Amino acid sequence: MLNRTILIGRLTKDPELRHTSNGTATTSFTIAVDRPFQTNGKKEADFIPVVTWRQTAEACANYLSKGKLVAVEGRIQIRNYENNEGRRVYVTEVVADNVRFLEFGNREDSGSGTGERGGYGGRRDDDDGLPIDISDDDLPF
Amino acid sequence: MLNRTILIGRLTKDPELRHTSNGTATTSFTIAVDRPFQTNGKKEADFIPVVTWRQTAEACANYLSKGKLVAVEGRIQIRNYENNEGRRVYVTEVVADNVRFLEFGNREDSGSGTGERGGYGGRRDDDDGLPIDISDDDLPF
Amino acid sequence: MLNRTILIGRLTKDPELRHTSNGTATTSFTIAVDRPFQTNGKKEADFIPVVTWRQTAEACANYLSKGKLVAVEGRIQIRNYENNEGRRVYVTEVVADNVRFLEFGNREDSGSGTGERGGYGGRRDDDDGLPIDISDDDLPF
Amino acid sequence: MLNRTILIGRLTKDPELRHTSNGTATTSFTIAVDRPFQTNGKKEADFIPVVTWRQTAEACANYLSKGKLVAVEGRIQIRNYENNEGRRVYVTEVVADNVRFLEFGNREDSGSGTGERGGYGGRRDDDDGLPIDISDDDLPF
DNA sequence: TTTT
DNA sequence: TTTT
Repeated sequence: MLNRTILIGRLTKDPELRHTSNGTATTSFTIAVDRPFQTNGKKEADFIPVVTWRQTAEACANYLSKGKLVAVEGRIQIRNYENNEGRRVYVTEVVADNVRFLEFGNREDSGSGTGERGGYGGRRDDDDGLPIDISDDDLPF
Repeated sequence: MLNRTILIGRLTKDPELRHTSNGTATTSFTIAVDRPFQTNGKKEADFIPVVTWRQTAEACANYLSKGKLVAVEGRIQIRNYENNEGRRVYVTEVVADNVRFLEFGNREDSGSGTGERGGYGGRRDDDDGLPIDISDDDLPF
Repeated sequence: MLNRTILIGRLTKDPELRHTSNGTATTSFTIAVDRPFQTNGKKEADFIPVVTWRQTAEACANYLSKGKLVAVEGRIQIRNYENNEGRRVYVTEVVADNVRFLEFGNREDSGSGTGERGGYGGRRDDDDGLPIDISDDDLPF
Repeated sequence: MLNRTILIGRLTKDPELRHTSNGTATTSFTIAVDRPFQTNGKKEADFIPVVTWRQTAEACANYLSKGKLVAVEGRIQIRNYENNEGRRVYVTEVVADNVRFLEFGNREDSGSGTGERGGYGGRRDDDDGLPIDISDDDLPF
């Protein structure tokens, strides 16, 4: 009924832009979120997968890179698929509808970002339909 | 750096109260959170695992049961452990520091709940140390 | 850059549905949110004004009433207007884009609600334009 | 029952550290949070007052200054007091229990901050009690 | 100036 | 009555 997550962390790698079979842009990345306490005297982090769609996906692909600090707003989603051993695998990720870029190369743009309201990565037929590499359905990214 | 999740959903089963080897209470349950859109014309939900500690754990064990509606506030945590096939398994769950009970058997108590601030499930030696069944460390619950 | 509030509380009165001069529906109400601690041994609450727009406004007007428990998701907004003494008055309220109804008369509908993504109460010309009582601009509701 | 706000914005001025009559540190500042849309073609912001207590207050006073970008996590609180004309004035502010510093002069410290769980600015007698300028009770800061 |  |  209500599912809201807000995270601030750093990208562990450059983001990956892909397109579904009907051309919808989607970008995935993982952010490292430091825990607010230490465990056995050492700092730890959670490495949380984030998925974005459409304009947000394109902005992330264009402006983010490994190590950048971002704020992410979205919902927790659990996908499942069958892996190559025939086993059902569950993947938890944050589907972001709002990503704020908290660091830029140059100070001028500092604090900018791209928010997309209304998108949950659902089916909307506003794509140009170029056949690409992956299906629009529940696949592992 | 910041990791905050708020969920409202219904328990899929009765909660399970356990104790760590040094006696700390912990309760786990899964909540079904309906998605705000339909996929291929059918309603879907995410089934999100929640972990609570100490007084919150005890209150959840005492007052919650299958089907009850709750609000949960916490952070996303990703644990990993080696399974019996020697494979590393990653588990994503919401470690809740605040759980609100949105339904009761009788209307008088409606809207009550138990919030615990300051607890992240970390090591605090305020337990009575009764040796029980599970370790305090990163095990699968 | 990011402005997100989630509240759970009870309506202090029946909600009020109004329409802007171009016919946009808007509903306002105040929710009492109990504080998680006592002050000088007595329970206190914050009485937080909430504003909704369009379908969310209509659903709130139709289904909510004094005393009902709701979850509200939105952003903090500070309006200002000149009062009848010529003084500038600042009003802080939560502009909600998602309201969940946590109580109903009958159990069947329990947990239902109406979420509106994409609406910030901004100017969108999808209204039927019936001239009513209030202006679409920054007025005191 | 649940009252959670997360904001990212920039300080409009240097923060102000004060102490209550029993010595508790408290720091107040306002952050400008850009709205995610334009009104009549111009960017606007909400200027949201933030209050912090104890260690968080001291860290904010030490590390923040006008223009700095911060993430703030807390709850909405509405105070009231009688002004010098004998009129009751209501003040809405975010009482923060977690403030993250998103900008530093030098990169080394980037992303640091100070989170305080468990503090709601309530009465706790862990202060050294130096009599200072302001009362611990509901006064205008 | 409020809810349960 | 404000930030970048």
